[in-house]
Amino acid sequence: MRSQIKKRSNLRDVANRSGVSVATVSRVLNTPNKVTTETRNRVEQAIADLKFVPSAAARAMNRGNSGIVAALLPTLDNAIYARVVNGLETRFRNDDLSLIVAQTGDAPDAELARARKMIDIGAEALVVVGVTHDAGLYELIERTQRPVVAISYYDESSSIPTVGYDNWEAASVAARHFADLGHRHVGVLHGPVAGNDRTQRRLNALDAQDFGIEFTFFEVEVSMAGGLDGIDWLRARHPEITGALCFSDVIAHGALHRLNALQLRVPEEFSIMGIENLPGSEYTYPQLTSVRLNVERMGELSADAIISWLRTETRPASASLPVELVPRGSTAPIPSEPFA
Amino acid sequence: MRSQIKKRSNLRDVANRSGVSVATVSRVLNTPNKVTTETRNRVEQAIADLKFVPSAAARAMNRGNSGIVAALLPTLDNAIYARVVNGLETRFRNDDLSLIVAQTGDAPDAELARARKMIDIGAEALVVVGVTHDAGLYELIERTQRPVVAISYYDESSSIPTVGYDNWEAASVAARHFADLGHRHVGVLHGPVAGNDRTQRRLNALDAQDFGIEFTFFEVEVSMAGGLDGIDWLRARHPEITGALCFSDVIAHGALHRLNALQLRVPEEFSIMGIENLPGSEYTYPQLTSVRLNVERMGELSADAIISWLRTETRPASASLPVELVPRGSTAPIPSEPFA
DNA sequence: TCTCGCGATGTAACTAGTTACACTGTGTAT
DNA sequence: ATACACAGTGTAACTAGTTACATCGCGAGA
Repeated sequence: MRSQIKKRSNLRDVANRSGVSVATVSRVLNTPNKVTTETRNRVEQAIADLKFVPSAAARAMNRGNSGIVAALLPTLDNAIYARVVNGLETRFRNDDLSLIVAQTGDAPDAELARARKMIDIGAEALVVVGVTHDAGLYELIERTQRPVVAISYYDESSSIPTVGYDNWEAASVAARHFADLGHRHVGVLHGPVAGNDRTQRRLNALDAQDFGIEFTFFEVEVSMAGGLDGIDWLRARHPEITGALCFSDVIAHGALHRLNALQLRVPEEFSIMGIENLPGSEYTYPQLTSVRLNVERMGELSADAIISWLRTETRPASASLPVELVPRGSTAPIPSEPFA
Repeated sequence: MRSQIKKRSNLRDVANRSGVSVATVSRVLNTPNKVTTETRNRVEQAIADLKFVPSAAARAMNRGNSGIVAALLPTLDNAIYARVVNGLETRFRNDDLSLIVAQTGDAPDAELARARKMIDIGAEALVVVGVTHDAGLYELIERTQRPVVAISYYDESSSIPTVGYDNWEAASVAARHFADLGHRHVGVLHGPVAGNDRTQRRLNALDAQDFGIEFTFFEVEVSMAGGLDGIDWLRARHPEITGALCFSDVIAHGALHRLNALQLRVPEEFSIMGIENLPGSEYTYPQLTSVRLNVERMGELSADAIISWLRTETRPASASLPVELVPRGSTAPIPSEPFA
């Protein structure tokens, strides 16, 4: 009563069963027209009989490349990164590359661990967010010689190519909008600063330039709940404030909701603006003024950069994406009286 | 002037350079404590010198498994699937599995093509959405003997295990809510029916039961814009309608916006409700009544199903997730007068 | 009729790891 | 002093494909 240990059948099994050599089976798989119709049929029959499925690993080993690219993103539970993935995947598909995603939770050590894992899995290239990483990640990149591009951050001088928008400019555009509308006291609701170069750069832009505005900074969670808390904090501490600049549309959505719930009229009594311009921002009430960051385009461009790097073995140039003010209904000139 | 063709160094190169056998190098990599500290140091030095990175393909070939699971999703540009990915990835990470994502655009033929690719890449298991697929996909599954679970749809009798909520029940819960509030004429804004078993089942539930409500069905795009269009259509054709049931929160968000813009008071004059309960639905104005589908949990449970199937080689049971009414501010008893 | 060309096929050597098994040399128990 | 255990290491045979090169046979041209 020999046990029926079903070993996966391989190329040689197929060759035996159809009475041809392994080379011929391989040809049926890869260059069918180099094989007689008759032989091909026999082999295909054997393949079907044995439920033969070629081993991807063995094939990858011969080809020497896996066709896998990994994206290391802070989280997928955020529309912006989900859209990046969307852009990346769309582009990679055309070039027969597959996308593996991993979440880092914005923690450099977790990111490093995930990067190691991805390379271990056979990732040929990486996409990371921002240029602030664990030193180990830079070592890993250097050692393994893998193409890596950083997104969401444009920096010509970075050691790895960047594909992103100019965060300094994005914040400046927003600040200018408030200034143009006559606001003098504006709250800034931003996400965590630690380890987040995007946020840091935006804050620097506001600090370093003179917009004729006094900014009050408050760090919140990047979520609607964060926006809600932010508004409460600003109202309690700084009644002189006439508007809030949120570094993420998600925060702005939460803020908007809170203001609505407080019966504070937006934009008549208080202006709100986001950065990102998520699709949903067109459908909030009132519609959210924002700074458009073309995230899909960023995904596509970074995919292109990776693809060309892999194909030509030449490091691509950094690419900068334009940012653009999208004025909508949530911002208006400074009210005659600041909110009570 | 011999050209410097830099061949990637392999295990044997490292063995030569450090004067040990390949077995020892392999041990340094996998079971370092079985090697003398002295030898280990020598080998590690050689690894560093040669910038040796083990080939994932060769390793996978020996192990016989790739540790890769693929998810075939309609799109990632939708909060719901992004959250599924989030749940899946979180769970897979603990079991040293990596997640590849592919988009199908809800087209069965594209899905099949992507599935082929994923298996070609070495995916050990698949996650698909719903149970309506190209016949070729079922053949592929049968032939390759890969674990596959279908999500977003609970069906005990399906040929592949399902992990999802009961779509019939989800629609029924929503309908009952409208009935309880006294609504007699309700519009239903649903996504595409063709090839979408989730939508079909929800529609069937409304058709087959008597809620004392006359439903007016209208197919829209699953997007905020779709919700907007839906409201315009309903208002124009069916002024008797006192509320709209949207099969997706995204549609409901758009609908809500349109109603706000039209100055129609929600919920006093018109009730709106969604199905999904996205995080954002707590922050719309007014807050959106919805039916909670615990999507993260679905991601986690389907990941668990895949994991146990891979480990034990036993097909897991289908799992049903509870649906739950989340009454919020966008629904209220029928207005005395339907909207004018 | 001989040779050349070419299409179809086979042989065997690759790809780069892992690991069963064999071997060597200490240290400990008898 | 002998036997045994065991840690450390090496040899070589695996894993499952691809492919360069060799071979075979057949038809066409000389």
